[in-house]
Amino acid sequence: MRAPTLDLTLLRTLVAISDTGSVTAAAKRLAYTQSTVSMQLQRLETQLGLSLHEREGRRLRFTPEGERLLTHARRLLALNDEAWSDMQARQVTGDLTLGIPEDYASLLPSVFAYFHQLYPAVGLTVICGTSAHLVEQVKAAEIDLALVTRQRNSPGGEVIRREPLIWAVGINQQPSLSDPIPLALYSPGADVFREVAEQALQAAGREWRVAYTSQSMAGLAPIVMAGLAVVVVTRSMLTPSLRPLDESSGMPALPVIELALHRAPHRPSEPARRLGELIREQLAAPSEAL
Amino acid sequence: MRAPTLDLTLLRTLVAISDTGSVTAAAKRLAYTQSTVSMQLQRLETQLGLSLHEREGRRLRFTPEGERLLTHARRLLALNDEAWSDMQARQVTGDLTLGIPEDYASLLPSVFAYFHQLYPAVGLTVICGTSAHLVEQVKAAEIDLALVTRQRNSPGGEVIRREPLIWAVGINQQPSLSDPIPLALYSPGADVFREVAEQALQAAGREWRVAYTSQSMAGLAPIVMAGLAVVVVTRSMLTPSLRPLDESSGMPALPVIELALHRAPHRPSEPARRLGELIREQLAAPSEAL
DNA sequence: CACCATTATTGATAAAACCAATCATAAAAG
DNA sequence: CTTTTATGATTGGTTTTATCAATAATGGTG
Repeated sequence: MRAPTLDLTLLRTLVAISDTGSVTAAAKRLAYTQSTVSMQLQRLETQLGLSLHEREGRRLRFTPEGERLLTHARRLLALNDEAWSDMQARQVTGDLTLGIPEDYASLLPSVFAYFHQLYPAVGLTVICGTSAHLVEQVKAAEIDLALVTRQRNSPGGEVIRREPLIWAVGINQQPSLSDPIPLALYSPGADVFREVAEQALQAAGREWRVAYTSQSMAGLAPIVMAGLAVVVVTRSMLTPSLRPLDESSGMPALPVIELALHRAPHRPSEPARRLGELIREQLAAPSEAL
Repeated sequence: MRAPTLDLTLLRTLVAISDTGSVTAAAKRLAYTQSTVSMQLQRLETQLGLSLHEREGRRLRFTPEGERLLTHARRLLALNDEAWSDMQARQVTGDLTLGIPEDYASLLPSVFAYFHQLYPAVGLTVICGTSAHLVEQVKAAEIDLALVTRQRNSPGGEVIRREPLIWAVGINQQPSLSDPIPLALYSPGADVFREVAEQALQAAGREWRVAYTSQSMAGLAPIVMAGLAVVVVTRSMLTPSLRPLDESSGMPALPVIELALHRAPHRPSEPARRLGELIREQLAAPSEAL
């Protein structure tokens, strides 16, 4: 009358036996007694009405039915674990503030959408600011997380990704590349891009002038598109209207910079932990594409 | 320490509550007491640590979390049921003989393959014969099942599918269609096709001659392909080298025939039951394509 | 307000899952 | 060949748990 239902606990034991190859080892892994695991296996066989295992000597072998059930079991457990962690995720509540440099906002929307899907009960606030300022805020625990750009091997935080910087100009534009080179730069101290650009030019013995400054890429764009200046961007910030300059342009090579995640000291709240993990997972991949 | 595991029994109850809309009705469906179902729901909420339902007045409503869990539950239960019935199917053993008309052998291979995948422990024997002979054998319990062709509304057996008969000739051939019409037919009494064809021609007042006879389509094929005769086939037996004749050819319309499954009397063995079900499921669909 | 239907709660009972200890067996070591 | 040693099965006893029956609570209805 009542629909036949498998016991996922028993299936988990079955998988453990298969993984470890022995009842005793499975018991150890699952924190059961050996006798319990032995009986669980028997229970499973009784419930299904067929034998799942045989012994040849001391070695355990699964019957074809056992092997078959194992594949069902793994599928079911995977689904179970997914369901469970999804339900747990919906219990994560709280508020959370993340700081990012304005120019990286374009990278994050998909991460935010995913985060909200997983943790709908978390109120996420995003603030934009300069990397230097964000680091101060996260150190002062004014915000929970800060994703910042910085020079290689800077201390603190967790490196999420390394990205090469490149020179770029407006598409179809050919600005003057003779000294002094006209640059479109962030405001002084605003971010690492300006620092890096000036150091590279100085090291190459080149002259430059700041044709335009702004707090963000959006502000710099008009000048660059008009062909009046050269700008520094990461590869991921390239748009169809920007043309990268390679070595043949005569511009000095730019170093690789880091994208790093800083966490507020002594306060990894659960939402912050989760978002940090998600950012690492979601943004880490492209680093290998270098 | 131990991995969190959902109880599929509780999930099944949850789904029943959702389906029926009430605890009491769910209890009735599952053959539990009302109090049991009520406590099962509570247990689920306790285990997950969140509330799945609310009441507005007497009406029950699921929380967003409850709805979410419901979709997980349905997926898990579907997988569970599939796994369970797969495991049960492997316990079905025995031997089984099915009789089919030779010309239908081409329809069945995929069914046999599927059957063997589902019931690997069943030894299946297939014999070919004329419909009339097969019906006798199944009545005498010499074989377990017989799939036969017959005229419409014949008694006995279960109708699996109805199919129109059509006249066909070799592709690119144009045999003489004036009286007497040259026919390629099964041997007398072999199957319903000959009966039906002769009745149709007689009713139309036409003359014919039997240009060739054989026990099977395979034997008739050479004559038909050579353009020396017209043959009777079902739509599903048409091959690329056969051209169907429509009404404009002047040939009389042919009736619809039935494909019917006969079971041995008083002996539906488990394997026979299963194969019968499978044949019905697998062969029924095309009947709507008429 | 009384009545009906539905749900939650309580107490008791039967079943089960588990553990600790013991027994059985087979490979390995002496 | 006997003795360990490791592993799995079995047994007895205890605790937990799932279930039911009965009852109380709740909300809607005539």
